[in-house]
Amino acid sequence: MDSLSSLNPQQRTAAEHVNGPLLILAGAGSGKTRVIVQRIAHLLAEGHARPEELLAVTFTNKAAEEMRSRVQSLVGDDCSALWVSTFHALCARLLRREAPAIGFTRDFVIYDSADQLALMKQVLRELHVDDGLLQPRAALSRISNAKNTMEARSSLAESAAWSLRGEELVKIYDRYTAALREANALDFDDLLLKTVELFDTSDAVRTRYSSRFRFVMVDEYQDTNRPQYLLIQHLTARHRNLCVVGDPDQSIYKWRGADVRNILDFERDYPDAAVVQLEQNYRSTQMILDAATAVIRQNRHRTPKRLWTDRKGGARIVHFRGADELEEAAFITRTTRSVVAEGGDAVAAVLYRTNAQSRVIEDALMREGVPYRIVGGVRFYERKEVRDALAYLKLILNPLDDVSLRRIINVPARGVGKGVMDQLERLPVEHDSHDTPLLADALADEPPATSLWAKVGRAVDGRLLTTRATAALRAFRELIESLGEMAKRESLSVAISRVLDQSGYITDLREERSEEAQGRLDNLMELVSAAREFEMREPEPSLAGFVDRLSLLSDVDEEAGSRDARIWLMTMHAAKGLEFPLVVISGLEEGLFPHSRANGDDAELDEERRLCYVAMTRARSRLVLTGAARRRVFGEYQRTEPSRFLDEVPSELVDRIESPTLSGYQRADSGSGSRKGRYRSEPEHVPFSYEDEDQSVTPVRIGARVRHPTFGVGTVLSVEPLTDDLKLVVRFGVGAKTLRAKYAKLEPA
DNA sequence: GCGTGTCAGCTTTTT
DNA sequence: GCTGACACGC
Repeated sequence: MDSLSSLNPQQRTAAEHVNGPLLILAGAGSGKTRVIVQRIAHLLAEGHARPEELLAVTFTNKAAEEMRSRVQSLVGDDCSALWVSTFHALCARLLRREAPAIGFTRDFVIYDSADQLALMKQVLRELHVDDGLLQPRAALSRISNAKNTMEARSSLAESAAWSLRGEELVKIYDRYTAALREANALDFDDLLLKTVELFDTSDAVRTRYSSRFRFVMVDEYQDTNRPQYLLIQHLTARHRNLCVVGDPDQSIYKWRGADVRNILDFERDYPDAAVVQLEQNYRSTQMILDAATAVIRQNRHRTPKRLWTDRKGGARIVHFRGADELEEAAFITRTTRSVVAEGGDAVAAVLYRTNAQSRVIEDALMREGVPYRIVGGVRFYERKEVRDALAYLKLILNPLDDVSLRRIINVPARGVGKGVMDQLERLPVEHDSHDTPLLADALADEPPATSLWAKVGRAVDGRLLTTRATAALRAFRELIESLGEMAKRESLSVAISRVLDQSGYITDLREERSEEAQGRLDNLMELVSAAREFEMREPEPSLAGFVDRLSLLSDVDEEAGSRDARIWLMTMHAAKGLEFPLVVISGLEEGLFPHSRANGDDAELDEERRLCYVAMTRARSRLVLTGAARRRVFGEYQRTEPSRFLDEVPSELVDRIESPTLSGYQRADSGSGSRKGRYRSEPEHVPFSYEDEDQSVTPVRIGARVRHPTFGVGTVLSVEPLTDDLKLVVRFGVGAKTLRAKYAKLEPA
């Protein structure tokens, strides 16, 4: 069904392009994925390249998998030799082969953001930087920014807006970098930087890969950063068959170092480039496209483009403003539910600016029994127990990994507490390790003596600590060594089970006999299942490969909720590249969207607006914008003003609905008078009740029978006074629940 | 050394 | 409203 003849002339030109650089400027919904897939298929079918000579780069694993499967279904042949990968996974793969060329061993570990944070905390502690003065997160963000933009390390010294002296920051940077090296670890940013360094330093490597990849394609090119740009330059140096696809209006990752100039200057980089503009939108109605266009038009510094659709007319945009976020959530529930009621396989998306917004919406959907799926922000792999398990695996693979060692040396408790750790750290560094270059150290049989692992060894062999501490450390060393041996013999999933078992982790949780512990056990079982799945899918499953995969899993690669749910929740960032018949964009309030962090910064406001454009153009037929007149932030209610983006949508395209519970002064059209358009009450729905800030809490006694909207009728087991509220434990049919009297919406039963 | 409880700080967006 | 850091008691 899908074939070249199904493409429009521009799409076809792009798909049939073979040699030389190609820039595809693809407006929202213009079918760019189809074009890339068709082009790959075309190159293969016409014999221009074998699968292993093609490289396609995306930003998420999900996008990569989808691309591979679409090529697969088009070509029919086995496409496993195709390189379809994220930037980071590509770099990890290259470095696993070539790491020694830049002074790392092949068994380096990847530090994800949690590892980075742990390492930075350690660094700040070592340098005696008061973390009140410089939060570890802030330091990391500054360093990451420097790496992503490849600014010189010395430029950190000139950070004027910094609460700490610039030279301090340089010191922190240096120590952090050194600590990564000593741990034989690379952080996310390093994966890119070190790969660029690899290509810069090794002619052999550069020749090998730039010869190999005859054709390279990069999706979402407007969101590439400097190291990614350089990496692509290296990879395409030989054949120059680079095809990039993107849309400057959809650049939304500047905060991560993305530089839209990469796409804007493509024709300067490649004067001989063919340029194709995809301007027909196949996705949205005219109504939606008009609204989105009107918003993005407000941005300064942009090249206007003519995006058009033949889906004339369409339903008007709906804007609902509730009294608070609970009303907003209730409205969203009713609206999206209609999609479920229609049957078929249509999906509605609920988009928000910040992950924190999902909670209220989830609650509302759950209360109504509407199944939903949440994309990103799920953090299965950030759960404590999963991270602990991962830390064991990382340590087995690379004993130099201090962050992982620190994490699990006393989990479960085995008598190595703070006291022992302090003494261990204070062990003098062995003599020769000081001036030996890291390369030699890392390649030597013995790990560098600076690592905690080495110190454990030294403390045990030399009996440098108390008998008790020595015994505990010896047991730990033997455990890790034997697990390491075992992991070499056993399959991946068996190895993980054994690690959990022999470390005492499972036993410890089992003995707890709490619901929480059971949940953790379930999560660990899920990790083992993930390993089993990995074994079946990968041609050569290895522990290192599995750990890499987990480290490089992006947020949007993770999902939770019912698999077949037809309501999807995600951030607007996560929605990039997707489309839905119905899209709800929530939280259209000043300070939330556009986010307050962008306030007063025109460039950042432009980026928020592009994000709004991305979100709006996800909609095929219906677009609903929602907000609330007040919203709880950190538990406190705050009044909000409607988002400026609402003003930017022509009022004749919008049906406005206001909650009947909004009081006069909260109404948007009574104040400045700037907001036009008629408001009407939402038809066919009952006004909501919600509690006021100053509402007193109804007294509840132990033994009272109460009714809860979700859990039904129950008995109050305990009452505990809090400031302004009561904490209740109530036994329902489904079990005991802890509730706050103020929010639980209990009625006497 | 370990487990529990309290309090503060926190939230953009993500590879 | 949740998480992590620290303080306290055993």
